Amino acid sequence: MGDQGNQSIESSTAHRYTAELAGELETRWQRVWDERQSFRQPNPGEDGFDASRPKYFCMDMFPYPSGAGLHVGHPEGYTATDIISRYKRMNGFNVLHPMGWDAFGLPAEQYAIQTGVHPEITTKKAIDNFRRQLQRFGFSYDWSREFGTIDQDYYKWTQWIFLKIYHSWFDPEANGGVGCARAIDELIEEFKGGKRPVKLNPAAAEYAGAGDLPGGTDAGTWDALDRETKKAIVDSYRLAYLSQQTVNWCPMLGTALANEEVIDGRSERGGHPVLRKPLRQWMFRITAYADRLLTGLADVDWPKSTKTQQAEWIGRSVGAEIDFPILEGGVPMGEALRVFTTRPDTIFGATYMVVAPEHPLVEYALDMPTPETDESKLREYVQTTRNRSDVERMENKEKTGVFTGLYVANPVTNDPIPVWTADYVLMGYGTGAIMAVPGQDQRDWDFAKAFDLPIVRTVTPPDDFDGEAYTGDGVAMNSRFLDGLEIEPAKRKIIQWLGEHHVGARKVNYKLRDWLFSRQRYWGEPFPIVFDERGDHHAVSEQTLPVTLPPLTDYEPEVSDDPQPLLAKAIDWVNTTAGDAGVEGMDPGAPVKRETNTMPGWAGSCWYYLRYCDPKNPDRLVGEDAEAYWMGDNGVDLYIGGNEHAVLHLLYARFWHMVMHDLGIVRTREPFGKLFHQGMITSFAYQRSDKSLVPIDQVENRGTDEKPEFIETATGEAVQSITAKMSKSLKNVINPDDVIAEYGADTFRLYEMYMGPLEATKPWNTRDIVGLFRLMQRIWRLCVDEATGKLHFAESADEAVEKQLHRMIAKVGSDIEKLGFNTAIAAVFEFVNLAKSLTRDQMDRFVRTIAPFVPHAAEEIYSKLGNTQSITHADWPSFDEAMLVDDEVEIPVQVMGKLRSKIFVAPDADNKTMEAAALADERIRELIEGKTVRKIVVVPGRLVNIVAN
RNA sequence: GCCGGAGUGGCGGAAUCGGUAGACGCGGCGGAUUCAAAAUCCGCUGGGGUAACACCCUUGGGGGUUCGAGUCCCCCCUCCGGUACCA
Repeated sequence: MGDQGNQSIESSTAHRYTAELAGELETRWQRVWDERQSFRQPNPGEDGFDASRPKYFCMDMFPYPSGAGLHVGHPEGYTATDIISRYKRMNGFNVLHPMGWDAFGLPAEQYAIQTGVHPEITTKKAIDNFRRQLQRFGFSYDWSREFGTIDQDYYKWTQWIFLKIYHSWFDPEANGGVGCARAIDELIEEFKGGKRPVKLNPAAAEYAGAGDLPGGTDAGTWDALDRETKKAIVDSYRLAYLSQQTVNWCPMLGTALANEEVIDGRSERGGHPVLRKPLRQWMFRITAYADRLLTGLADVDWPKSTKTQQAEWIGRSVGAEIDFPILEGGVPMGEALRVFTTRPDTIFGATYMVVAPEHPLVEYALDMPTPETDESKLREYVQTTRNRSDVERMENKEKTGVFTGLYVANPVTNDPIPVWTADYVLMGYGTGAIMAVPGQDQRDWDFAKAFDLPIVRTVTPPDDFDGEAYTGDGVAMNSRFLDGLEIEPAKRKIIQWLGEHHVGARKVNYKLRDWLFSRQRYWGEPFPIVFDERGDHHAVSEQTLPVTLPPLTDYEPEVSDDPQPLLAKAIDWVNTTAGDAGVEGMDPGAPVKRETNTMPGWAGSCWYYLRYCDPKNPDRLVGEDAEAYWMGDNGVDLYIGGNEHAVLHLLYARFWHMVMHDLGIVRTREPFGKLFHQGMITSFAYQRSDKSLVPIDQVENRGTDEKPEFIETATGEAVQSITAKMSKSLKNVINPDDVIAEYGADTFRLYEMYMGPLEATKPWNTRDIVGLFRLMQRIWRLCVDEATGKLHFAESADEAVEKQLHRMIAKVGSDIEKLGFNTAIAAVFEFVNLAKSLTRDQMDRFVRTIAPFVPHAAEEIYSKLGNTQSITHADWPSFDEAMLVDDEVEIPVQVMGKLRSKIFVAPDADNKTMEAAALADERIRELIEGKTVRKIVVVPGRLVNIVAN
């Protein structure tokens, strides 16, 4: 001891677990795993595939590889899936754990506009950087399955699926009334053979509310029809169709956006204003699947909130469609105004009608004005509302509207009802027309008050009701044959009446609209579609795929009110021939123009899970055996990603999957059996009293850690510490590379998993990381002699340590299954707190237990133990149930429900023994002295409560 | 407004079924080691109260059910997420 100089002190810690040591061993093992292809998972039929093992398909939502690189939010979910994947491998599963890149999209293109560098170059660079960063975490991805949505042999199949959808229609009668997708050729055969009445698809959204009401008009015999009519009819059935319609046009982004991409009248990306503008666009008839998308939610293990969000987005509501005959000079002129209502029982209170400004009846009123029509006022109103952006609509909810001069007859009373137009009625929902019942609807009430229209109550409000419109329960009044009925029976009775008089019927309506699928940007999948000289669309043949994206010289979108898609600039590419484009059934020399729209970013993410199953397959989007094996009965076994995709991506992917299911391409009904959302990682920031935020480098703490006083340096004002999203402007962004450099990847992984429940939003607290680094040091020291770097062992197994080891193995295993990683790590802490040294055998089990969390350190110790195989495929340690039970347990004793003492009994002690022990306790005897014991509650192995007073 | 979720020490959080509230970590305090510091290790740490016990209070607030409530029921408050004239 005495001669221990500085030198020997240094050498006594030469093999301490430091950031340098962590960095060295982590990168070393990452190289080894890469060389040995430790995480490669063969497919059925390939060498090394073990068919006796069960499968586990564990998947992350793949990232958009932005130029900024990984942020700390990415590795949160990725660490979770990595732990699960490693745990499952150790439990004998074949694990499919892939990673890829969602690489088409706006940011790379915006960057290309600024710099002129092709998006493909910047995107590939960003991918390389992402891959490097992810590999530094030691994630056990099977990198041999990696692909990006921009790869030609991937988007070839994205285009292929588009064609499948394009060549399909939805038969609502098929599949026992559930409805399913069928080939469009079968539809044409049925038309030809007279098996199906030839008419426009009654469910086609692009015809709803148009002048000629669909549904009714029979077009006659197929062969007698001209080419245009045939085409219009077939297109009205296609699941992918072109539609001239009002879209959300974002001039700054130079593209149309889906409803879901518009938030409060601004673009989700960038927050630019969005206008409504008519454009010809590709649409998916997702509304045909509304019911199946809704009912399918019952079959998947998803967070309740996500199911609710999807259900509300689909927005099923049951009501009735009712025809109100249009009057001309007070008599019906033969046509009717059709409305949808959820409250047909209130029809006697319909004092006016409202149609959307885009409704054809408004056009009709302008063409055929009545003496009461104020033409100029009406025309002006339609113009203003059309140009009114969504932002303005949001800001001003005052009711506006104009009387059209038209009247319809109430089909129940024959009374004339004035028809108004107002922008509070939306063309996109129902029929774009309503019967207004101000007595029972607050919006109608507000409108009626604003324009002095009559109000009739048809449901009796309670005596103490002093509100305006009454929407609650009650019996019908002022409603002739409905009077006295509660709402539900009244609805049934009126629907029956309407049916009998052929003026209405029960109808289910959905909020869900068809999916706007084209964008006017460059960096996306081209459509496999060309147009002939007449403007008719033709599919490119499957053999010609992929239709590759042509290079452009500039990517600048034109800021224009009459925008052309960027691809229109690729003139040589656009103008081709049917033969070169690969269109079958056309004269090969016929000139055609390619579709210049591109697909939206969602396209590639709609089916990537399938490609992971068989990423290199040149003949099929996924081989049948691979799909059958990996997708199994319930699809992806665990899918982890942010809840910002609760509706968009997850709904679209389900829709594609359902179509592919119907067409026999995939087996499962749903793509993602179990879904989980990791929470957001926030950061600390400071807030002034006016709620504005202050960057963290402009604030200092002039108090203590325990009683902090945060002061804005520049002003001396007190500011409050809050949690906020990480953002460059607040300077509170944490860079994962820095954290790994300071502590190593294992510590980083532990910290993110220990912060709190995976699903919770949690603040990043730099101060807390050191606790997990200390855990790594203690784990290391428990196994490795810091002076020599060699393992050191206990000579014999300590009984308490052995017991705790069994407990830890049991707890960590069950917590991983529950995704309870924070409590699993707490169990590791408890073990390390107790264990001072381990036998060789204990150490072996210990490192196998922590391997899913800290794979590098575990692998290092495991190899020092003499194992030549990677810990990746080691067995998960077993535990003995008997070791989880104590010889003696501490039992709280309560008197009147308050804890008063503790006794020690055998864990399986019976009630009598426990009761006796409790009553024998000195403290308890004192407390119940002189009182009457009314009752003694004994919970075996748990507690004793004595009721005495 | 409507629909989800949450509110527990100075902080992050734990608490399978209604059964010892605060596991575990951070921070703090005390100690060991050191010439000293960092690092590391050990102990204490919800609040009040006491010399120490005892005891009292405590899971956003108020009521209730129960032998017993962080957990179940009713009402209210706050925060986060989603959605928004959807007839």
